Amino acid sequence: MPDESLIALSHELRLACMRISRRVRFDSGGGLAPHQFSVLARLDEGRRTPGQLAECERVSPPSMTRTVKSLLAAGLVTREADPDDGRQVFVVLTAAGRDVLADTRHARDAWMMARLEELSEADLVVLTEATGILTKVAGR
Amino acid sequence: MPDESLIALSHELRLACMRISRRVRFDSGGGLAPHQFSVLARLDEGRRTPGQLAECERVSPPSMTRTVKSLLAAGLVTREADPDDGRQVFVVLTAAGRDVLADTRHARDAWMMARLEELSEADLVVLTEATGILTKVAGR
DNA sequence: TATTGTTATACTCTATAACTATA
DNA sequence: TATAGTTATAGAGTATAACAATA
Repeated sequence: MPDESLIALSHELRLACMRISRRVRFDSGGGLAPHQFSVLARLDEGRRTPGQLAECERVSPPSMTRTVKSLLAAGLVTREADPDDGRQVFVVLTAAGRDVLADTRHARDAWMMARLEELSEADLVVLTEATGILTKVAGR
Repeated sequence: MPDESLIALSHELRLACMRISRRVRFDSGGGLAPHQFSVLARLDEGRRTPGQLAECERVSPPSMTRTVKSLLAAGLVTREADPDDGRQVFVVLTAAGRDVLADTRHARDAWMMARLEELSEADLVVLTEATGILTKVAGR
């Protein structure tokens, strides 16, 4: 592929992805602030210490302490002591937290689905192929 | 396309777009806070009043006053009085603002391009087709 | 002494309410 | 009286620095 085409594709594809992302976040926020949702999503993979969460989210430990506190107050997470290391604490999703996470994700998926339903079968085939590639691009 | 496939596609495509968007923002922020960049991008389309900016960005007028003030202090925008309506003010990009905007966009495009360069020609063909469709999905 | 996490303090973005100036 | 914008004030997120508890 010639260089100008790759430059143009990079630009337009990035713009489309960022616009879609922005729309999804704006239109179906789900009542949770972005940083709160992000932490819940991380905890869905398993329990994490505040330090791990701070690193993942690229936020300082005190900020994460605060965020965890707000999630605790909302009943979306709990804290568990580490029996092997008294300094550490594990943050864990509660059932309510899992519910909120599921609801928000569902609302976001629904946003996308409503738009895909407007497309032709041919377009959907292209997007199906593209999604695998985009997932690679997104990484991990 | 069967319903389960559409559901799965909605989910995976949304996830890929949001992850890419997040990565781009994290990896090539460009020194500007998201809300500042967003306003500059809007002003790139033409001058806007603080009220218009507040509405576009879904933010209260006082918040926008503050954001505009920070951009003014940084020399990225200026203010112009409306000769026809003394209550209104127009916010306008400066040359420096346009430069910052261009630099940030370039860094973001470069992020995407670095990843596309790793892909096969066949993948790039698919993404080229998909980009037009995704732009429709993103809307406007 | 090093590490994990929290508390102390300050700065920024956000919002609602009140105010100024203009229509 | 209604509208555009700003200022006043308060709430929440973020950061760095200092502190407590544990390894």
